[in-house]
Amino acid sequence: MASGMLLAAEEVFAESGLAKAHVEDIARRAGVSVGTLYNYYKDRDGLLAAVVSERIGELIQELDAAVARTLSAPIRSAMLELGRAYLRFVIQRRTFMRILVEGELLQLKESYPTSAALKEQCWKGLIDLFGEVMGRGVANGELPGATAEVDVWLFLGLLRGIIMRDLRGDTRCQESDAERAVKVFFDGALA
Amino acid sequence: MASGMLLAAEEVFAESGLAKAHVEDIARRAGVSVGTLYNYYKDRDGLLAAVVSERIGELIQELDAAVARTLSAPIRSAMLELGRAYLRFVIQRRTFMRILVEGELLQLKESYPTSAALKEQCWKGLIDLFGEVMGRGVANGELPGATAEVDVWLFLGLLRGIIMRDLRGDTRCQESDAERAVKVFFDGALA
Amino acid sequence: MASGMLLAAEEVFAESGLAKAHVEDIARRAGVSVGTLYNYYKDRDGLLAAVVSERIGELIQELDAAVARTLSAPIRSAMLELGRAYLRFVIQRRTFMRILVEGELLQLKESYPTSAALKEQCWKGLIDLFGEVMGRGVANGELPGATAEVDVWLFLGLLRGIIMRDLRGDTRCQESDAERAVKVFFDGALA
Amino acid sequence: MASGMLLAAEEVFAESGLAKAHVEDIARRAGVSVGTLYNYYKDRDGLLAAVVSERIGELIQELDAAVARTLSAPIRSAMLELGRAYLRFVIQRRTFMRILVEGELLQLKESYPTSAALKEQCWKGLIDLFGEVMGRGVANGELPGATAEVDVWLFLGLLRGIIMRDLRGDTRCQESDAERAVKVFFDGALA
DNA sequence: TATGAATGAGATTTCATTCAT
DNA sequence: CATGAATGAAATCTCATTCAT
Repeated sequence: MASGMLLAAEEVFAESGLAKAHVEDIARRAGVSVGTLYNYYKDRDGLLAAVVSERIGELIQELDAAVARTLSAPIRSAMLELGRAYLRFVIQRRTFMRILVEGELLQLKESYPTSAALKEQCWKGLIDLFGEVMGRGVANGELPGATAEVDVWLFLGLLRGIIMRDLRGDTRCQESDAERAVKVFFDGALA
Repeated sequence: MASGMLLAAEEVFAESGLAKAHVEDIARRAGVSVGTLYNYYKDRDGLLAAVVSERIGELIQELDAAVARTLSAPIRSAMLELGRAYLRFVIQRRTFMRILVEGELLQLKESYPTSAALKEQCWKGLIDLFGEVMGRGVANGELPGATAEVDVWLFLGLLRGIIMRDLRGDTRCQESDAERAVKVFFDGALA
Repeated sequence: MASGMLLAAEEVFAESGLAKAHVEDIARRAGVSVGTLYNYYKDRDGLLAAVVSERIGELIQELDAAVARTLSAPIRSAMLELGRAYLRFVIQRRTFMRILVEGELLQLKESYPTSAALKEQCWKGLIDLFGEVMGRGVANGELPGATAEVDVWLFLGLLRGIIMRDLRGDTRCQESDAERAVKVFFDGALA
Repeated sequence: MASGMLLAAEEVFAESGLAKAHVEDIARRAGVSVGTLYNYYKDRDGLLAAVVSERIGELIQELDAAVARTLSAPIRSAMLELGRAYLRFVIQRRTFMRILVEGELLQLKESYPTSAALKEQCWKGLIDLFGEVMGRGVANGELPGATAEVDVWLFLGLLRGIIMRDLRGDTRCQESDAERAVKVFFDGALA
């Protein structure tokens, strides 16, 4: 049924790339006909949007929970918790991450307006969410204010390094890899 | 002539996205006919490969020069020099960076085998080059050996954070931004 | 039941046009499932044929009755009666008339062979029926023989003018409009 | 080239019916590939619109010329001239007339908005044009004012009768058939 | 008997590539 | 060499029809 189609779509979009994923391949993978696919989703974009929306919802939920758990914790623990939640999601949803990362800069707007908007939202959401948490650290004096804006990108960059190491096939990441990222961010690589 | 076509191709590939860039648009931008384009390049992939090859060559050259300049320098200066060279290239070739980043994980192999291979090579080349330099630091005792492999990805991740901040439109990066990345990497964000 | 489906079909065929009327729309309008529709009618054509057949039957019945009523009347009264009966039907079955008029020349034969044949029959039937009645007038010397064949088309054309005025939305026709058509046909517009 | 495609399109649209005419058939008839068709016309509707627009232009031109020639003529000659011009066009463009007549009431708006609008315009144009000419007759006292509005439809109906006789395959119409229509309209069929 | 999800043939449209001029 | 009209394979999407429940 519907979830089988979503799963198939996620896999085919991830494996073939957003632009080269064919509706017919998705149908075949899901074990249904194209017609059935179109009974559930308006069009190709609707299918991609459903995949992205579903998974982004999961990610946001995980991150929000992490934020909620650490509202009164020191900034370092909060960021570690955030990083762990992020990596946990990556490990669980490696296939989806390929979709998310691929289109990071991809000009999808014309072809797949709905799903492009969703992804746009997602990346912006990540920056905002990490920004807010780290902003609390700045307010507390736990983090330097002068470099606050770029530091958000740097911390996300560290996590991104771990994620790319995973997705490029070299080494699978683990939740505990977040610890190294946090350690480097706060203490530097030498400590 | 040929270089005008390459420039046009670079722009169109970057603006429209790899999958949506049409040969005719490239021809129009270059001020030639599609036929002429095909006289110089075997096919669409050959054109993309030429673009990528050209720019990757420049990048490698810059990075190699940076490596050569810092062969006997302390690891921190060497990595700063490498980071500055990388960001210098990004600033100069922002358009190309969009191409490089977009397809990072994109499964292009079937559609554009040649250029995909080139890009594969490029990212692998970056990791290897940074890995070698940082490996010297490990050998010297300037960098910890236990985390050496992941630290390469982390340092590239920091630079990547700065690059994404640029490409996503928020803030243009500067060569000096490499300093913050290096500082965070060695001393942590608080220092 | 069956008649509800026919009514729904008539409306949808008329509103959406023969080619754009979807079986599912008809089912929805009838308040049944497509499956049920197919239990009663062989296929889409069978449904259209049933509609056309039903209504054509009514029309022929009305016209035959008018002919029967005026077998011994003067030709002018007979034609008036025929015209009134025709317009009466149009007024009552405006929806169906759209179907009939639309496909007047439409090459339906391949897609909807049965219903196309029925409609073919209907138009031919009209011409024949009017032709017979007017033929009696010719035989009586009440109508000129020299132009008899074209005059049938002309008289039907006059009625058709009134019908088109109705269907194109300008002015609803009335049964009494047949009088003007008959008057023009026999006396001319100036009299 | 372009005109061959238009001709092919006109024929296929007329023969197969607006809804059943396939782009591929048009291409085959024109002796080109579908791609070529799409190089010249935006889409299926654009092709139909081009056909309709071209021919409607011719018809309007002919009728306008007839109007211009008879501005100061008695109304009867003016209407005869108009009728002759109309039938002349029908004889010359029988294929196109099938297209025009077919969609007279067909709900094309959703599928082929452009060409449907053009045809709408055409039929309205005919009514308006005949209405204006006959309005002059009313103003002159040459035609009765009381029935003026319906009389336009009746006169067009007479011509339409002749046209239908032609298109339905019974008898080819001739320009001189307009004389009988005018005679019936002014003097009645008996005179 | 009624249902409506599943089907898949078939239609429209796109665009990389070719080749006669 | 440059041109760009022509090509047609391939992709998306529609909808009449079937059939297991």
